[in-house]
Amino acid sequence: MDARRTTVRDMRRANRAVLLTRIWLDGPLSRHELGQATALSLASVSNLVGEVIDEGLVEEAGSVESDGGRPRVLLRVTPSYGYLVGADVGETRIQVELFDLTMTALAKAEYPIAAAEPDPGAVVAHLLHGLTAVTEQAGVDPGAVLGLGVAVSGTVERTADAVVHAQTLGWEGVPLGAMLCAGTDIPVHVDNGAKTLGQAEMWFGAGRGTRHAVVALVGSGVGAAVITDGVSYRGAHSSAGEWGHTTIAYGGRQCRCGNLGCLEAYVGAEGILDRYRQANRGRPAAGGDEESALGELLRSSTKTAEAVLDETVGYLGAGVANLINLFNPERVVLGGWAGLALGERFLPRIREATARHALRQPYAQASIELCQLGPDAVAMGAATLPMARLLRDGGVPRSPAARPAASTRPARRPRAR
Amino acid sequence: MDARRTTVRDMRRANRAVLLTRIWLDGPLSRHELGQATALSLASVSNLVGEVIDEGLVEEAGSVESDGGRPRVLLRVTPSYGYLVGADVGETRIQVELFDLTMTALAKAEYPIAAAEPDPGAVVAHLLHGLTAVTEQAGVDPGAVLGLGVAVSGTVERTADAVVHAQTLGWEGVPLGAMLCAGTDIPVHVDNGAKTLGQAEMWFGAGRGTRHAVVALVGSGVGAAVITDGVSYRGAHSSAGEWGHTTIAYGGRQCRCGNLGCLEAYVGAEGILDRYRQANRGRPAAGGDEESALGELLRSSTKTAEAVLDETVGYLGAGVANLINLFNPERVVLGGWAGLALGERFLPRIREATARHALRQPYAQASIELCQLGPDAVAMGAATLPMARLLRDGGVPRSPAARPAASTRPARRPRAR
DNA sequence: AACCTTAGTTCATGGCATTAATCGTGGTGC
DNA sequence: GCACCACGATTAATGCCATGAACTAAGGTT
Repeated sequence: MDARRTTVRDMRRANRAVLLTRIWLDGPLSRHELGQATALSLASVSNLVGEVIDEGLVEEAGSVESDGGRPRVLLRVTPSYGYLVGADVGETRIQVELFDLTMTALAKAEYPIAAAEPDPGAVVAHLLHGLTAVTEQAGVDPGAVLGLGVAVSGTVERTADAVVHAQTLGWEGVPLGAMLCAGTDIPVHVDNGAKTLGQAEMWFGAGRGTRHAVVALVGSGVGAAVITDGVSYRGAHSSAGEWGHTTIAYGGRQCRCGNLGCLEAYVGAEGILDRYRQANRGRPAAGGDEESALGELLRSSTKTAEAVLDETVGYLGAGVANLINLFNPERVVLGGWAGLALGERFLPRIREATARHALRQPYAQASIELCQLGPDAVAMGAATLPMARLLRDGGVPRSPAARPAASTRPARRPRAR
Repeated sequence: MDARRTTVRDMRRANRAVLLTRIWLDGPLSRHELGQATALSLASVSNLVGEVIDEGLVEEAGSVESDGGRPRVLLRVTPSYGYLVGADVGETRIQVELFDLTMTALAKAEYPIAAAEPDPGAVVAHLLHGLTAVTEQAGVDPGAVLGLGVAVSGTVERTADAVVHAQTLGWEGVPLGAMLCAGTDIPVHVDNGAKTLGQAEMWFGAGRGTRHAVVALVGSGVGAAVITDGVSYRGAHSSAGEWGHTTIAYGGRQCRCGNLGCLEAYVGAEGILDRYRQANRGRPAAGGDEESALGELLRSSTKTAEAVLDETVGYLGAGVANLINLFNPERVVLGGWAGLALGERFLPRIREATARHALRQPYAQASIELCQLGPDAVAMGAATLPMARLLRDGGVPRSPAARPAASTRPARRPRAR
C-alpha cells in the first residue's frame, strides 16, 4: 500500500508516472512543455519519452511550428496501446463498457438485474460475460485489455480481495475482487460508484482543472466523493464521504437508515417525494417510478409542490454548505439524477441557500457546478481505475521475463573460502 | 509547495527525512530496527545515520543486549541539537514556550491581551519579545533556535506571508508571517491553533499510533482538526475543518455567525449556557466567566441542568457522527476546555449518542477518546511546526560552505582505462 | 578455544538525472 | 543565396545514490 520510495529505480518509475500522467491528462504536449510541467530536465524527458515510445505506450502526433525554430513534436498516449473496461453495478442493471486510452467508448453491454438483492455469483457471471462481449463486439484482442474496473454502490475495502459491503444490494462482506480474479486473468479493480463517478468528473467533467473538489451525488440515496489534491479521499477504511446520513435536522424526519434528521431524508428523491405526499394530504406525485415522479413534481406549479421544492433547496444548500465548511473545496459538483434535475432548475437558488449556510470565506472560495458527464460516467470512472494504476506505475510494470537474460553477465566467480 | 521529486539528490533527502522522522517519533531505535521500519537497506541506514551523527543531529544513546549477539546501539535525535519556540496567540493572552528537540519545555513567557481586537503590531512585538525572553530564561543561544511556530485562532493562508484571517481577533488579512520575519532571522511558521493542537495530540497525545483522526475541539467556539494519513487536512485554502458552523439543526437556534442551527450554537460553551438560561426561565448559571459557569452547570443536578446537558450530549453525538460519516477516521479525539469538561463526565453517553447518529460500520471503525495534553498543547503544537519542517527536509539543508573539505579523503585512485 | 549469533561497515556495482555540448530544422538579415 | 540565429531535441560525460555481498565487531555458548 505504501510505495516504499527507496531505490534509484523507483525514482525512474515515479518520473515516468508523472510524465505519462501529464501526457494523458493534458493532451498532446511537446517534450519541451513536458519538461516545464514536470520540473525534469529536457535530457531526462527525452530519455524517458524515448523509452515509452519504444514500448508503444506513447506516440508522436504531428508537430507545431514554433516561431522561427525547429517545430515541436507533440506526444500523446497511443490510444490503441491497450483497452479499458469499466462496469457499473447499479441497483437495476449492470453496465459494461469498453474504452480505448482516450476514453472513447467502443462497445457496450447491459444486463438487467431482476432481484432486489442480486446474487454476487450472478453479478460476477454477468461481469465476466460482459468483459468478453465488449471485446468481441469491438474486435479487440482480450489480451490488450489493461484492466477491468468495477463500480458498486457500497463501500469497498482496499484489499486484494476488494470486499464489498453494500446495503442496497444486500451484500455484506462479498469479496468481489477475489471472485472476479478467479474468472479472468485481466487485472481487476473494484471501487465505490460515487468515487469512480467523482474521478470521472474530475478528469473529464465539471471538476477539470481543480485539485480539491467534492462531487455531491443526489439520487435515491445521497453520497459524496471528496477529492483532495487530485486523489479520492478515502479515510481509514474507504467509507469516507457518507454525506447522505449526516444529521442536518436534529431530531427530524426518520431516514431509512433508522436515524433521525439525515440529509438523505430531506433531499434524497424518496425523501422529497415523501415530504410532498405528506404536504399534499397523502396524495403522492404522479408518475410510475421515482424518477418520473420527481420529474412530474418539478414540472408542476402548485403551491404545495413549490413549498416542498423550496424547502428541498434549503436543505440541499445547508448540506452543501456543510461540505464546504468541512472540506474547503475549490468546487462542489452536484450530480446524481435527482441532483441534476434539481440543479437544472434551481442551481442559482441552491447557490444562494448554500451561501446562507456556509461561512463567508470558504463559500467564496468554492464554485458550485453541475455534473457534466452523462449517465455512463460511473462506468467510465470505473474504467479509469486501471488507467490510474497504469499511470501510477509509469506504464507496464516490466515483467521479470522481459528483463535481459542474466546470462550475458560474466559467470559469477567462485567464492574463496 | 510541490516537492519536485526529480533528481537523485532528492531521494537522499527523502530517505533522510523518513529516517529522522522515525527516530524522532518512535524514540530510540537501533540501526537494524530503522532498516526494517523504513524499508531501506542496512547499508543505506548505516550510511545515512553516520551522516546525521556527524552533523550532530542524531546521537547514540546506550545499547541494548540482543540475545547472544553484538548489542544494538540505540539512536536518538540529539535533544540539544537545536531548540524550538512555540507560541499560542489566544483571545486573552499570548503564550510563548521554548522546547528542546524532545519537546521538553525549558522556558515560558506569557503576555496578557487587553483589547478585544488586539493590534497585530502589538502581538508581533509580544511574540518577538517572548522569543528573546525564553531563550535568555533558558540560557539558550538564540542562534540555536531552529524556528518559531505561531498558532492563531483564525485561518492562515499557506503562503510566505502567512496571511491571517481571524474573526475572533478582528484580523482581516494580517500578514503575520511577513511581519514576524521582518523582526527576526529565525524561520517563522504560522498555522491555525486547532491544527497545531491536533498535530500535538497526534504525535504525543490521544491520536498516537493512528494515521486518520479527527480532533474535535469544543470551547467557546467549535472546530476540528482533520488528520489524514498523518498530515493535517487543509483543503484548497487551509480553512477545512470548520465543524462549528455546520448545520446540525436546520432552521434552529441562531448562531453568532448569523446562520441558523449551527453546531456551535448548541454545543459551544456559549450555546450551552444560553440554552440553560432559556430553559431556566432567564436565570443564567452561576459563575463569573464562561468556564466557571459551565463548571457550575456540570456540577449542578437540577432537572433543568440535566435536561440541557442531556440535549447537549445528543447534539455533540450527532456532530461527532457527522465527522465520522464524512471523514471515516480511526479515532475521534475530543478536546477544547468545554469538550474536555463534557467528556470527562459524559464520554460513555457521548459515545452512545454518536452511535445513534453515525452509520454502523464507520462508527465501529472509530474510537472516541479525550485529549491527553494539557492547556499548553497549542503552543507545543506550534513548536512542532519548525520540527515538522526539519524532519521533512531531512535535517538542515546543508549550506554548501558547511560541506567538509574533500582533503580528508584519500585521493581517488586513477581509474584504468 | 572453536563456533554461533546478531549488529554494523566497507566496497564494488549498476542506475539515475543532470549539465554541457551537439545535432536538427526552420526562418531572417544582408 | 548564404551565413546566421532561434528554438527543439539528443548525446556524452559526470557525480551522486542505494544496493548486495563480503567483512569486521562484539558478545554468548559448547
